[in-house]
Amino acid sequence: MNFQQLRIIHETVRRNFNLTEVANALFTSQSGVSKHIKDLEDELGLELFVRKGKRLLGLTEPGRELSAVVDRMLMDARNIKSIAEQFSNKDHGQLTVATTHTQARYALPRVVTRFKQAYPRVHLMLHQASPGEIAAMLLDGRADIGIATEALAGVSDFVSFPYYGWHHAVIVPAGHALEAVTPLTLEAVAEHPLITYHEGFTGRAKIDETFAQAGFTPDIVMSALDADVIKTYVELGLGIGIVASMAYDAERDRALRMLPSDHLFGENVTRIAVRRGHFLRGFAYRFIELCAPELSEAVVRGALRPETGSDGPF
Amino acid sequence: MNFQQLRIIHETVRRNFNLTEVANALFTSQSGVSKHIKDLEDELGLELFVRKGKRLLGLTEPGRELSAVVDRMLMDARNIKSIAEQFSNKDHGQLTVATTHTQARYALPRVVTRFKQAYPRVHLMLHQASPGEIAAMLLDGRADIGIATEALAGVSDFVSFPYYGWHHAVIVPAGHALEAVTPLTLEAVAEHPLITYHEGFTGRAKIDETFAQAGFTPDIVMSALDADVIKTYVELGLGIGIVASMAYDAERDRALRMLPSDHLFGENVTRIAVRRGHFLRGFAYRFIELCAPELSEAVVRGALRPETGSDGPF
DNA sequence: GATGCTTACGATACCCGTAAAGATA
DNA sequence: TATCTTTACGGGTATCGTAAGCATC
Repeated sequence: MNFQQLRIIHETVRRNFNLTEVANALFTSQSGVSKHIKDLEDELGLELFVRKGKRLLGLTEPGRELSAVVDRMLMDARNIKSIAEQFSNKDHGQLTVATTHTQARYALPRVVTRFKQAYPRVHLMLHQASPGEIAAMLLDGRADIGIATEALAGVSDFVSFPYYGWHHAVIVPAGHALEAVTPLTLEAVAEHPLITYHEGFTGRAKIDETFAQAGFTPDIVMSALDADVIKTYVELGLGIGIVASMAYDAERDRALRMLPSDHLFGENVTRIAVRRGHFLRGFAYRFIELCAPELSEAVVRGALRPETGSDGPF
Repeated sequence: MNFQQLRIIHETVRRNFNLTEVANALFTSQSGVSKHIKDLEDELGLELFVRKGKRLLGLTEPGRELSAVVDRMLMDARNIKSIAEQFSNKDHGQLTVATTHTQARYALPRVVTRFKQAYPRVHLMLHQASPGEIAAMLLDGRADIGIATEALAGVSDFVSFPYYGWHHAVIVPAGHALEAVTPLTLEAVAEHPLITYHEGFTGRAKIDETFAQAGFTPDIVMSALDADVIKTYVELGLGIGIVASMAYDAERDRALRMLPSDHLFGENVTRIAVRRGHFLRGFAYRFIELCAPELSEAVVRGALRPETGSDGPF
């Protein structure tokens, strides 16, 4: 058993069992990949992959069990390298933060600025992605920190922390009839064509839920991934918008009005997540602390620990 | 980085940084060991070991961080092999249970008999050891299951479960004056020379505690590792004994009397422990279940899971 | 002087990639 | 037929063990 074999197993699962693709991803030959798999299977004395003739189709049951362990070993191999870097180049390295448009655009600029000042030699990669993609990046180690409102809570491989809470708000073109409705009601909003976020993005679930519970079926004429797009179409008069309130800027968005709406929609909580078992450099803890001062390194490390002292359920 | 290097790092720490010994333990040459360490240090760009001239003395700080990860990787490597065996030879393999004299002699015979019947082809190694040694064996994978009254609870690397509770009892030679004292009191016991367990064995701490709290300082004239030795000397009249009550057998121990003592000493709880992250074969779960029926595979697996669903302290 | 670590060097085994052949869609 | 996997084979590299050289105790 060697690391190349483990990498191959891992990548084979990731790449849908196409060994040619695996070979390319690992910068080696298909023949080598094929042989490595065979060697490992021989060594272990069982088949890891379901085959149909010469094609690989999926994992066998032992393959599935094994794959989980392999993933953890590869994570640890990355961890070893991170630890080494941590000590050889204290303030030098790379930090990958995976986050959504909304956070990258409205919440993080403040944090990134301060982080850059504190760690000028750290290469900060702000990777913009969908919530699902963020989770995937954390899982396979492509990202160190994930920040999003969706998809991060309740995954047992992650530890996540609340970053900040926010509300949706209704935006309308200046002079729109809704401006006169005070206080604003869901019923009034539901009468107009709506433009808001895609499903699975920026609290869209909460919006749908709110209307459903109140018994209204809004006419969502368009959905977008980010508030900038939504605002553009609201300005064009295609409908009224529902966006995260921090996306409205009275200075820039002269043609729009934001209507007080905190009472309409429930609070959303944006979370910061890291993968359990993923080694974090010192400056990664600093980044989290810059987001939310209460999330000190001690707090985060404490939450990452396997379990606090106790002994099972007894 | 390769597995041989990791094994060498691990073994170097275990063997007090004597590379010659490490080489012997791993059945390789000392020169190879030396080179592997150097290669890995070069690859990582830092020193893992504190050196004084040519001698290795200990781990550097990065070495310590790394060592923990290395240990987990080697554990996973063993896990992979266990998983493979699990599937290639379902009812065939080895199970190592590390336990103390008391458990091996009085609690486990019943379990072992039934286990042997159910899994005749599993090689069961019942390894008798001190509580500390049991913990060490679990930690480095030499044992699958540990059973003892001491040293297993409250270690975060373990998950432990209560197996059964028991009390100490006073034993005396037949015809001893104490037989007349009913109910038996600590004060009366403390007036006689005592023979009981060594410190750190079979609830000795609880005995000391009980006397201390009652304000007596018993005269412990002898301590032994197991009840058989204690009983031998009690028979010889060197003193009265305090042993686990299940160690007394009215049939065999004709020359001795056990005095009702449940009210004198608190309850001891013998625990079953397994190491977090150590893969257990199906029959290992069966063994635990034979010990205590409520500890089903589902229960044990549930307790071994990293954490139950939730997301850190928030 | 005994033990222990490092370096040098030659033999071996392992890993990789090319190429050809066989299987699958 | 095009795509994909396996097998065969040769070249290169890394690993291993012997042996010699040097510190440390």
